[in-house]
Amino acid sequence: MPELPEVEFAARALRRWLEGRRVASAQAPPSRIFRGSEREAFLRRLPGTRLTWVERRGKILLLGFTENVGVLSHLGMTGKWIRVPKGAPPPSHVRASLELDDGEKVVYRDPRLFGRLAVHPADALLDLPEVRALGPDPLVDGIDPEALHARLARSGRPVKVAIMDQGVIAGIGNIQATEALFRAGLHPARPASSLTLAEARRLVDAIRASIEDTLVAQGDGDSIVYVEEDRSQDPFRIYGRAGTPCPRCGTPLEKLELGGRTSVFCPRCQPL
DNA sequence: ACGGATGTTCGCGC
DNA sequence: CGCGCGAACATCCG
Repeated sequence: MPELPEVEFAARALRRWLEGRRVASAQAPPSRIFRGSEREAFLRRLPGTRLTWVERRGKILLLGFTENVGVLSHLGMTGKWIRVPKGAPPPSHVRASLELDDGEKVVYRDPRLFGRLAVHPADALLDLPEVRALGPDPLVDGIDPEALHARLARSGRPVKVAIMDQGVIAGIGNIQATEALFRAGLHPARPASSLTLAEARRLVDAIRASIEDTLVAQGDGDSIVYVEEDRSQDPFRIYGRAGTPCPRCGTPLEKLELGGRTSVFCPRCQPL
């Protein structure tokens, strides 16, 4: 389920769950989330360590443990970190788990196996090529409207495709792109290079607002989340609502496909 | 039963 | 090099 807000949510949860505890043991059946010998590294290196820090860059989670052990976690499409209290039944599709010294478990569930876990030296995590390749993170770095405008000016791609490029802005996926473009009043198929500086400013503000609203909707505790529990109360204004009335003007929302992803938009509020 | 889904990567062709 | 397209991955949900 992960775009930036959900990955941020996972980062905050992992801090709470792992802080101050020792990893007693690690388990992981062979699966695609590990490449090469990453699984063996995970099983060998994690036991005995303690979490020292958690960072997020875009959709990438970075966990620093003692003994300079670092874990990179990408949640793919269906990855999720879950706390399993002592004695509670584990969820299905668990691909990796850390048993803590108090008997609690923190597990990584990923039914579709699109996610990835990798082990690196903790002090090298932020310098990994895939992390360096990311554009600015809206929460960590903030988005500079003029820099975004300049970057978009170089691309003829649809603006929606451009802002989902992790090298342009880190962490924007189909939901946040759809929501932000609606808030900014920009048609998703507008050529990126056609945006004025004023429109880029509106887009930056809309991205921030959309992310903030999604974070708020997720709450702050271990409690759950509109997002998957109750579609009718999810925090999204137009995502997944093609055919229903635009919340601003009542015109039926339409959809089109861009870059292989469904894009919902209001033909009146987001004119081409 | 069928179609679509919050992501990434790779190969192919223009 | 930029860009678009389709496929692949494996499962769940309506």
